[in-house]
This record gives sequence, structure tokens and C-alpha cells, in this order.
Amino acid sequence: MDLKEKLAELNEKGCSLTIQRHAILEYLYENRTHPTVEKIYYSLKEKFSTISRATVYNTLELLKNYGLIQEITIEKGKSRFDYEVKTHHHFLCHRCNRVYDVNVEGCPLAGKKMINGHKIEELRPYIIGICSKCLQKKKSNDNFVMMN
Amino acid sequence: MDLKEKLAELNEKGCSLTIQRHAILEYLYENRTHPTVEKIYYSLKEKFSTISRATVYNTLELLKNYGLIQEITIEKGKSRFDYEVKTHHHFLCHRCNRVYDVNVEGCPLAGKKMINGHKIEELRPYIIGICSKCLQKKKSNDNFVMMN
DNA sequence: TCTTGACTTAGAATTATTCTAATGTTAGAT
DNA sequence: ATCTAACATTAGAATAATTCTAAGTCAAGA
Ligand SMILES: [Mn+2]
Ligand SMILES: [Mn+2]
Ligand SMILES: [Zn+2]
Ligand SMILES: [Zn+2]
Repeated sequence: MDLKEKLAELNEKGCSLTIQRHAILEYLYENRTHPTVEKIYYSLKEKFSTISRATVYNTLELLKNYGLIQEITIEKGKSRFDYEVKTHHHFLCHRCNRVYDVNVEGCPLAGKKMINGHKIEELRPYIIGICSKCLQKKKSNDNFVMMN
Repeated sequence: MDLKEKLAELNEKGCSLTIQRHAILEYLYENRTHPTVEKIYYSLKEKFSTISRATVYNTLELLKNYGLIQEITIEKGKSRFDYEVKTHHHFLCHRCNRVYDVNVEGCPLAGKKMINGHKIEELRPYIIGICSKCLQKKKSNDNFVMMN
């Protein structure tokens, strides 16, 4: 689902399309790196110097409630956001804190509505480890740069 | 692995077995409800009125690093702990905030060491939804009590 | 007994997030 | 075109979970 379609959907559902909302959704459309709220906030600040954290939080919550983005809580204590809403596995590297998409086929939960009598509404399949880039670095030299 | 074995393992590895550490591990052994840090802290406070939050956090971290307990970060912004360290799926009910174990067979990641070139160290298979108890309550009456 | 290092403690600091109250914006009614 | 009311944004305060700090305890070995 591309940007225009999501913007159209917002509009159809009667949600006013402010410049901030447009900018945040667009940012996620263009940055598929699972940015944190802080990252989104500072990136937008470059264009809209007056944008407030509250607006970023409110908008992300709103877009999430419209089902247009998803929240990723793989990293303890901070949220990240993803333009892609289809359920998929995420991998967090505890060295560099990057979050990757990983494709896992044949998950027995896929499509299931119930488990043990509980109603399934959302899957959060998270994997923690060391990413390929950090494994490389480890091999060559032991110095590495922490990134956000 | 029962309580005595875990305590013995701590001892063997040269970790001093203070009364607080014993109490925290014992608490998790006896309470398999995936308690939050706050829950653990207040429960222990009844017996050890002077125990401090820092000790609870430090001890949970220490036990986790010895591989004797696992941390569960299914609920945004707060940690829970589990005496069981074997990988298993967790289900969070967003109505009552209870966390349940669920048994899922045939996970394609089980036993895998690598994925997409990344080294897998830990799986965190989380499921969000409405638990069986809350589904029941919903049917009969719409009043329900939030629990922690 | 004294020393030393490890452990615990209370409370301060930090971090992410939510709340608040004031201000700004916009679409429909007049 | 202006008014108005609902909605949106803002800066900063408040909150909640966690981590840090510095002082006090404890316990094993010299
Ligand atoms: Mn993703
Ligand atoms: Mn469990
Ligand atoms: Zn990495
Ligand atoms: Zn429930």
C-alpha cells in the first residue's frame, strides 16, 4: 500500500490531513529502518522547526489506530514505528540497535484467530541477536561504532 | 529445573547467595504469573521491609545474566520476569494485563542459530489479544476489573 | 580485630511517554 | 466575509519505569 493510498484512506475516514500528519506518514514511507520516536521527531524538526513531541506521539498513535502503521516494541523502553503493517518478524541487534525485517516462512500462528481460548489480535515475533554487519566487524576488528 | 538446583548453580559459579537474592529467586519459583518488577518489589517488601528497588533490579539482572530467569518485555514500558527460561510464547491480554504462557508447536525458528546472516540469541514470541477469562466476562456482563 | 571488596539502601537522576493548558487552524453557519 | 466551535498543535510540566550515586552493611580472610 503506497503513500497516496494511505493518505486517501485517512481522508475518506474523515481524518483531517494536517501538514504534520502528512509529514510523519511520509517520513515512515521513506524510512523503512524502523525509526524510534526520537529519530522521527528530530528528523521532522529539520523541516518543521516548531513540531512538538506531543504531535509526533499523537500522530503515531492516530495512524496506528487507523491501521496505517505498526508499533514495534522490540527494544526495551522505547517504541519504533513501521510503515509496513503486515505481520512480519523483527530482528534487533543488541550491538548496534538496528532493527531488521526477517522473513520467516511457515509460522504455525499465521492466520490463527484463537489460541488456548484466547483471542489473538496481534503477533509480535521478535528475535534478538547480533546482526550480519556486526558479525563482520567483529571478525575484522573489535572496534565498532554504536548507532541508533 | 527446581529452586535448589538453581541456587546450587549460583553458588557453584561463585555468586554470593544473599537473603535478598534467595528471596527473589524463590518468589519467581513460587509465582509463575510473570510478575512485574513493581509486583516483585512490593511482595518482597512484606517480608523484608527494607529491601530496595535497586536490589530488586540488580538481582533480576544478575539472575538473568546467569541464565536462571528470563525477562519478558511484552508489555510496553515495563519488564516482567519468568522462572522458566526455556523459550516459549507469551500472550498478553490488553484488557486485564495478565500474561499467559501458550504452547505453540512447530515454530520454524526453533533451534535455528542464524537467520538472514544474523546470529539468533533469543526468541521473543509475543502475542497480544483478549484472554479467555476476559472473553467470558464480556459475554456475561460488561463490567470487569483491571488487574495487574 | 582490621581490611577489603562485594552487597544493599534511600533517594536523586535519567529517559520515554503522557498530560495540560494555552494557542492556532479550519470548515460550516450566519 | 466574519464568527464560532471543534479539532489540532505547541511548550513545558508531570508521570512512570529504570538506572545511578554515594553512603552504609556485611562477611571472609589476613
Ligand atoms: Mn518491519
Ligand atoms: Mn512464561
Ligand atoms: Zn548490529
Ligand atoms: Zn484478560
